[in-house]
Amino acid sequence: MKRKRTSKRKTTVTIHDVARAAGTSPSTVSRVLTGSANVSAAKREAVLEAIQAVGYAPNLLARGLKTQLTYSLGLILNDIQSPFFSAAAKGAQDCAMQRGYAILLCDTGEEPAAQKRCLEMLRAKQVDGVIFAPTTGAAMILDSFLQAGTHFVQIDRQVEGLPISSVVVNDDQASYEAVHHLIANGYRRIAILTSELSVTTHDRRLGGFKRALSEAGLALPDSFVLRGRTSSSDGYRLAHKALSYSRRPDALFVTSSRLGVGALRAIRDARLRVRDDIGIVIFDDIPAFALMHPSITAVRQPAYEIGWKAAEIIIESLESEEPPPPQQVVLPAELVIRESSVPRR
Amino acid sequence: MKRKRTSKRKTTVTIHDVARAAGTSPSTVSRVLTGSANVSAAKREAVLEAIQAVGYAPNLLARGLKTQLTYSLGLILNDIQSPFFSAAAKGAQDCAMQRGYAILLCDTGEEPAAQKRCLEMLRAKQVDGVIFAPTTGAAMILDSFLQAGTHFVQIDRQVEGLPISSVVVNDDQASYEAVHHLIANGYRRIAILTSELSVTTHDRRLGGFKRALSEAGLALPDSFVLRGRTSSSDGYRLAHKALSYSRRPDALFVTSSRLGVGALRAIRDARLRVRDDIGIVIFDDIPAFALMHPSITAVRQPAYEIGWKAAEIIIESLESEEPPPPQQVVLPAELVIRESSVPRR
DNA sequence: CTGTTAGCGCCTTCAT
DNA sequence: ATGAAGGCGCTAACAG
Repeated sequence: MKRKRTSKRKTTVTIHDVARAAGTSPSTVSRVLTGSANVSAAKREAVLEAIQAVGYAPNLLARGLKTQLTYSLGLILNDIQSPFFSAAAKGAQDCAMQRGYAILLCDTGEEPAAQKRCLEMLRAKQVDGVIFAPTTGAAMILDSFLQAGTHFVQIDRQVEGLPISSVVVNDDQASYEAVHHLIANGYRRIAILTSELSVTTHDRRLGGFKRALSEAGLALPDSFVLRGRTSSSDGYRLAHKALSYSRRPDALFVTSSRLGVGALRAIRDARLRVRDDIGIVIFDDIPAFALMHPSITAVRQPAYEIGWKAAEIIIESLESEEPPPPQQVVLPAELVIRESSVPRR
Repeated sequence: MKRKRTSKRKTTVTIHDVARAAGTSPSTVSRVLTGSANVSAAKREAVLEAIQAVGYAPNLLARGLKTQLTYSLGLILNDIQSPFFSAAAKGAQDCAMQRGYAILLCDTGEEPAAQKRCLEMLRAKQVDGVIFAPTTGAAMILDSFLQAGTHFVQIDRQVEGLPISSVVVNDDQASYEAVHHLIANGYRRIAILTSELSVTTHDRRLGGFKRALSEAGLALPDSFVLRGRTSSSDGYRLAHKALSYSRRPDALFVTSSRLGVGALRAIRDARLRVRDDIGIVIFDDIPAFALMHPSITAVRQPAYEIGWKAAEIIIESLESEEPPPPQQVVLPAELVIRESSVPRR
C-alpha cells in the first residue's frame, strides 16, 4: 500500500502560475474560474489566455476540500455484469455526466461486507450522494451515514422504514400480471423460481405470483416455491429439481434473468419443449430472449430510466436549498408477451 | 450548477477532534492513521478509542491534496451495457478494490467529444491512473495527459505508436482460426460484418478473416465486406443486405456480439436456417449464444481478466519506484465451437 | 516518541 | 474590480 512519489508532479501548474502569466492575482483567476464575481473584460481575457498558455487544469481535490462539494456520486451495485444493473449504471452515468457529476463505481457482488467497505470508502471520498441497491444488512450500516448527512437513493431494492428516496418498479403488480397471463393461457401448475435473499424485489414478485394464483383458485404446493442464490447455475439447479417432480409444473415464473437463463438450459437438457411442455415467463428482459426459439416472454424493466431518475433525484436534492422530503418513485415494468407463454392451437 | 451549502457540515469531525478526545496532538493521530511512524502503545490505544468515540472518518480529499495520491483510477469505456465491457469493468473494479483503489466510471458511447470530457474530468479529479478503451480521436487528446504524467493502460483497442501499456486479445489470430473453422466445415462464400470505426480491434479481426480466406484460395468480393456502426440494428441491416444478394454468402463472420445479435434476427426474419442455410461465427461470446437453437459458435474473450490485468498493471506501475516500461499484454481469445458453424449430414 | 510548523491548491471574506 | 490573508483536513519535515 505504500508508494513513493515519482517525478510526476513537477508539472503541477496552479492558479498561481496562471496569475503570474496573466499579470494578476490568484484570487482573480479563481473568480474567472468560478464565475462567482465580476472581473473586468480585460483581465478575464488575460486569464483565459494564460490558462491556455500554461496548460492549467483545475484541481478538484483542492476545490472540494474548500467548498465541501465534490461533484461526485457513489454508485453501489450488486453485479455490474447483469444487464439490469449495467443499464441502470449507464442511465445514472449519463445523467450525472450531463449535470457535471462523476460516478464512483462499486460492485458488492451481493456481499454485505463489501457493501460496508464501499460505503465507507465513498464516505471517505466525500461523495455528495450515493445511489445504491441495498443488499442484506444495509439497514444498520446506513444509520451512521444518514446522520452524517449523506444523500441517498435506493434503486431496485428497498430497505423499508428508512427515510430514503427510492426508485423501483411495480414488482408486485407486474408479477401478478405475468402470472395472470400464464393462467389465461391455460397453464395451471405454475411454479416459481426465486431468490432466497430477503430483498424486497424478490419478496414482492413472489407476492404478486401468489396473489394471481389464489385469485384464480389455483393451489400452490410448497414444493412449487423454489429458492436459491442468484447465479444462472442456481437457476439450472432449481429448474432441474422442479422438472423432476413426479407431477411436474406446466409453467415456470422466474424472478430474475440470471435464474431464467439457467432454467432454460435445464429445460433444454431435460428434452422438454418450452411452451408446449412447459410455459415460462421471466422477470427482467434481456435481448437474447427475443432471439430464442421459441422466444421468451419476459417482464421488461426500465433499467436505464431507473438509473437516470435516481441520479436526478439525488442531484436535485443536492442542489436545492431545502432538501426535499424522500420520494418513492415506482416505474412501470412491462410484460412483453412472446412465444414461451402462449401455447399453439 | 450553483449550489448552497446545507447545514450538512455541522457533523464534520477531524483529526483535531480525535486528538483532543485522545489527549494528544493531530500529528500523532495522523501517525496511527497512516502507520508511518512509531507511536507508543498507550497513545495508539487512546487514539483508536477516540476514533470510535467521536465517529471519525478520514477525509481522502485532504489527504490526497497533501500526498498527491488519490487512490482512484479512471475507467473509460464505450458502452458499459455491452457484456464485454461490463465484465471488464467488474474485473477492474475487483482488482482495484482489493488493492484499495476506487474506480471512477465514464461511458463515452463511442463519442470522441465525450471521451475528451471524461479525460479532462478525470484529470481534474487527480486520478492516479486511467484504464481506457480508446475511440477515434484519442491520440491527439492523449499527448497532453502523458506529459502530465498520468498513468494509462488501454484495453480492447489500441492507439498505435504511443508508449502506453495495453491489454488486448489476439484479434487477428482468433479471427483467423474462426474463419478457418468455417472453411474446414465446408463453407465457401463467407462474408464479414464489421464496424466502420477505425479501431484496431475491428481492423485486426478483418485481417485474420482475410488471411484465412486467401490462405484457402477463396475469393472475397468487395460486397462481402459489410461495414456499419455497432448497434444491433446495424447488424440487422448489414445481414439483411448480405442475404439479399442474388448469390448470397453461405456463412457470416461477425466481429461483435451486438452486430451478431442483429444479424441473427435478420437471418430469422429472412426465414433462413442458421447452420443449414447459413453458417455463422460471432466474435465475442454472450451467455445467450449457448442457449439458442442451434447454438451459436463464438469467440470467447477473457473480458474479466482483461479488466483485472489492466488495473493490476496500472497499480504496479503506480507503486513501483521506477515506473516500468509500457507493456503490451495479449490474452488469448478462444473459439467456442457450437452448432451454428457445423453442418449436419 | 511526540508536538509544532508549514504548506498541498483552492475559494472567500475582508479591505482597498 | 482587485489583492491579501486565512483556512478547508491532512501529512511530513523539523525540533525537542
